[in-house]
Amino acid sequence: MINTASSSDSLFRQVTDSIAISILSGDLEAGALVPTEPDPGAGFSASRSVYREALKYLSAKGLIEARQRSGTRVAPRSAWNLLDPDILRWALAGKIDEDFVRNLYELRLFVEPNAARLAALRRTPEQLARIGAALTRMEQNPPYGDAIIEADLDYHGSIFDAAGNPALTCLKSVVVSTLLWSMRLQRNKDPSLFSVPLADHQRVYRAIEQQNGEQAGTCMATLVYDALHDTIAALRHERSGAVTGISQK
Amino acid sequence: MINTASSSDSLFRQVTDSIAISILSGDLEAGALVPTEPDPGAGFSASRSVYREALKYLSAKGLIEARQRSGTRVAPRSAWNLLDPDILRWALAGKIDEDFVRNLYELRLFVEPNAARLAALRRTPEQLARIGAALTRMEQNPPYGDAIIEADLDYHGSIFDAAGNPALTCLKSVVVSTLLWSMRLQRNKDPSLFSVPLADHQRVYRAIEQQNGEQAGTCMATLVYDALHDTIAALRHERSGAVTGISQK
DNA sequence: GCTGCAGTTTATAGTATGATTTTTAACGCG
DNA sequence: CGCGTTAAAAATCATACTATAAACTGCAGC
Repeated sequence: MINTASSSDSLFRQVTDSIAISILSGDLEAGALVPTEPDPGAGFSASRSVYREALKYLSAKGLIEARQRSGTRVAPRSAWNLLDPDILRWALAGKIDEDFVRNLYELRLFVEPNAARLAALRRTPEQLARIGAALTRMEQNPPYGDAIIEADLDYHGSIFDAAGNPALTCLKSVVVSTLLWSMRLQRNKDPSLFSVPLADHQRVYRAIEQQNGEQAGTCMATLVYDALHDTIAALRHERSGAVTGISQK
Repeated sequence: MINTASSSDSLFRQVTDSIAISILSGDLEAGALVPTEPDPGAGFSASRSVYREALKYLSAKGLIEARQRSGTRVAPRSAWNLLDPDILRWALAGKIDEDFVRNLYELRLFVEPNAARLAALRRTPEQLARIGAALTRMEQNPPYGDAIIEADLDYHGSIFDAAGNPALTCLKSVVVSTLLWSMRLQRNKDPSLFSVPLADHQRVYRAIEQQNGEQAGTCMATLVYDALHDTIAALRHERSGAVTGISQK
């Protein structure tokens, strides 16, 4: 398994990540007891303080529940806050669950077109400029590279911001996780294929520029739809045994 | 201010709630330093253990950020996970922010019609029965009472579940918070006025029963829209000085 | 003998306290 | 201006003690 917890991280982070990934990956099933004290055979050794703080952190995410006398147990999946940035990071660190990815894209499909629509109606010139700048960086950098990822995140994030609804903006994390993961899968793809998603992004931008809400919504729906299909295709391609830049251990 | 932290709660919970509400209410502004050790003048006295665990819990919600040497500070609003159940509880415990409530309803308007649509298409007979049972309880209990709130929550929650998308279901907390709060405002309303929202709920149920996705979506949009208007009206009514069952201190 | 309630035990989370280490912003020196 | 020093604050460690509630025990009653 990929160990997200590098030794350069704080001990707290190592412990938190380690337990969280065990839960998210299914190694620790719902209802399973989480040891009272740091387990010597768990790949880390920490004092009770950091261990307890890690458990509090995880309980804040809904992953575990502590009850006196009974012990601390892994909470049922329904209690997990799947939209939390950390949870998404942990979920995507482990083995890939195609259904979950579909669920995330389905949610994006409900939310992002509306965000784009509102952005078209409510944007300030400055907000439009930020979206445009991100788009430019997407156009001028090598496809499927790190700079593109950053620009793409900035693009979608700016649209959320322009929509002017802070509660909506919290769903940015869903976009971040699907995007990071999708790009990781497509790293070695034929660069010329990037023209399709790029055109999608350009269309949305133009609609927001022209303050055409309905158009922005429709184009964003297409964008997300295309992204889902590309991601699923890349996932199946990888599963068929193709070589990627990522160890599949 | 309303003190949510009852003395019957654990010390950890009292401390956590107290600091969180200070942040959510704006008493502690973004960037403000959070004391290193439990502040004797903060309404509670706890050991460093519980205090530190409380801070970890809050940092998991994105409310605060700790950096060595610089201190622990209130994070910018953009980092707060506004969709987290705890955060919503804390937010609604304090003074009411009409804009924020609008934002939450706007999000519901994007999400719940789609949830209803999927529920209509994907529901099992058992899931339909749960929605129906909740609706029945809404019909047979006194309007704007506690039993109705519970039934209403169950109704919306069951629809989320029937939609079959766990990531979507995490937004249940948004429905819970808006609903709790809306009902609190309307507690003393004329019972006959409840017929309108009730009819909305019945229409959505019928569409889900008939597996008519588009119809379910449309009706749910109407339901949320009506709920928003009722809530805003009740809010303005209360602000105009009308008596409610709740102390406005 | 079985049942059910009351009191006791005990495992586990929760709370308290003091000390030490690590990080890093800020300061001062050459 | 760069480089080493200092110190403030978080992070970590270690060890107590307390509170809670589930499980057990035993006696009274049927």
